[in-house]
Amino acid sequence: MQRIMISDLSSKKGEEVLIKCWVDVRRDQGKMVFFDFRDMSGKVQGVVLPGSSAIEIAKEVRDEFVVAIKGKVNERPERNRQADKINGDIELEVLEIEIITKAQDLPFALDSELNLDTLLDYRPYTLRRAREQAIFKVQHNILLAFREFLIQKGFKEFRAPAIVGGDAEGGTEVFKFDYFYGHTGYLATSPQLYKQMMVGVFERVFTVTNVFRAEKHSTARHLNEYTSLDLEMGFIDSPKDIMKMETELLIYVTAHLKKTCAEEFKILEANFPLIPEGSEIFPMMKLSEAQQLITKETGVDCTQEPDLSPEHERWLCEYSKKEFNSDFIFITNYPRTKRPFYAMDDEENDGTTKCFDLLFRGLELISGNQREHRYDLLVEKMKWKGLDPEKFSFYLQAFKYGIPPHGGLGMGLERLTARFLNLPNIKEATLFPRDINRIDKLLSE
RNA sequence: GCAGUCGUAGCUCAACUGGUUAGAGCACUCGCCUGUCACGCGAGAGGUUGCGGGUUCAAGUCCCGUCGACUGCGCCA
Repeated sequence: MQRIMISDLSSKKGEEVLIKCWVDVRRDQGKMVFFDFRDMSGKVQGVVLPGSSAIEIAKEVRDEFVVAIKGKVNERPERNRQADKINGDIELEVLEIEIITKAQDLPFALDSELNLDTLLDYRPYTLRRAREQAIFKVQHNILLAFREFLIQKGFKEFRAPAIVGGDAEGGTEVFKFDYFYGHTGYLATSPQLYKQMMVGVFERVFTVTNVFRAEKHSTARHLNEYTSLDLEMGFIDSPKDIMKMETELLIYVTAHLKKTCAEEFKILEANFPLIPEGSEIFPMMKLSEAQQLITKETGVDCTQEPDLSPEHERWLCEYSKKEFNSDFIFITNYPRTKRPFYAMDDEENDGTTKCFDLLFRGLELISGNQREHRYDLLVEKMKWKGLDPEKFSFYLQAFKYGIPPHGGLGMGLERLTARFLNLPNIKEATLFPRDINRIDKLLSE
């Protein structure tokens, strides 16, 4: 007999079937035993009726056992139907149980309230929770929509290296290691330089890649290893071309999630983001304008700061929500002192670069800019930043041999997931998160 | 790295100003249960209160150190 999926059972009323699944819950009534069975497609109630030959094995089975069930699909007795549940009108009358894999005593029930630490220490088990499944189904769909949209726009996906010969940004701590003869190896903090080189090949490129930051931190919004969603496009006229592309992308992702993940958003009690009707580009303001606004409205003078504090980022998002009905807001024109060497200077706005951050529900989600594509100016900017152009000679070839005006952005997949779902800690949106204290460790016996 | 809060059973939490044998729910073991759906009922087992030191007649509770967690900050995505 061939295995069928639990979600297909409702079309098999009266038939004898085989399912293979996990035991979600067992409810032992003495002479009869109820189960909830779970597979990738859904759940269904099973019942072992009094006198059934399966009763003995049913008593032995525990939660999370992997089993094969031969049974008959019955309509539930009228008074026991559960209209609000999927498969609430049917049940599987269990005729035979085969235990495929036993589970040891469980540390806790899957639907227990858990501390974050416990949730992460028992990750292979806790990822089976309905809540965790919902989070990562949403993440799967974000990635799917990200790729789908960009491919439609002519972007090509490329694989960026994780092992690199130097640090791209100079702004963050880097993991170093010895292995290569005569060279220090580094784990990439960003695919930045590689996607710029790839603009010279395909004009429009994107990548989904793991990046590594050796900051000694453990916060609700940082990881030592995260997934960077990067895109880069050639022949742009201004950073606005990228901001428009990003706006369209996030609208596309949101629409895709509405279609595919409504149930998951409900489980997580999350709302879809507010997006102003018909927007071609999300609300935007220059950093200096934002700072003047904050200073005027809150009385705290932040106009001399080179950047926004997390508190002010949250304030601006509240403002954007009230004022523009938007959960997204672009902040542009950060000073060149705070931006990496490859960001193009904005001659019309003294001391700033053609860059932008996108804030989403209180958090910096994206950083992007138009790049300096003119070889001489790029080398000059490196020197100004205290970097040695010699060390970037590999990368600089792309600029020596002709590259169009271009720009792009990077966004953190885990941050995006966490903000979509209002998860307080980014680690909840990460399958196997790393921070200064956490790498998948052996649990002490 | 800094600051604040916290660390009690496998999990989630109690234990008033220091005061008898550190409790509960869930999970676990045994028994009962023919319509449950977080099934229910009864009994049982389960603890060096993170670790080390100190104060005290007496420490889960106060002090010092250490390890770990969470939140915030710095840095960033």
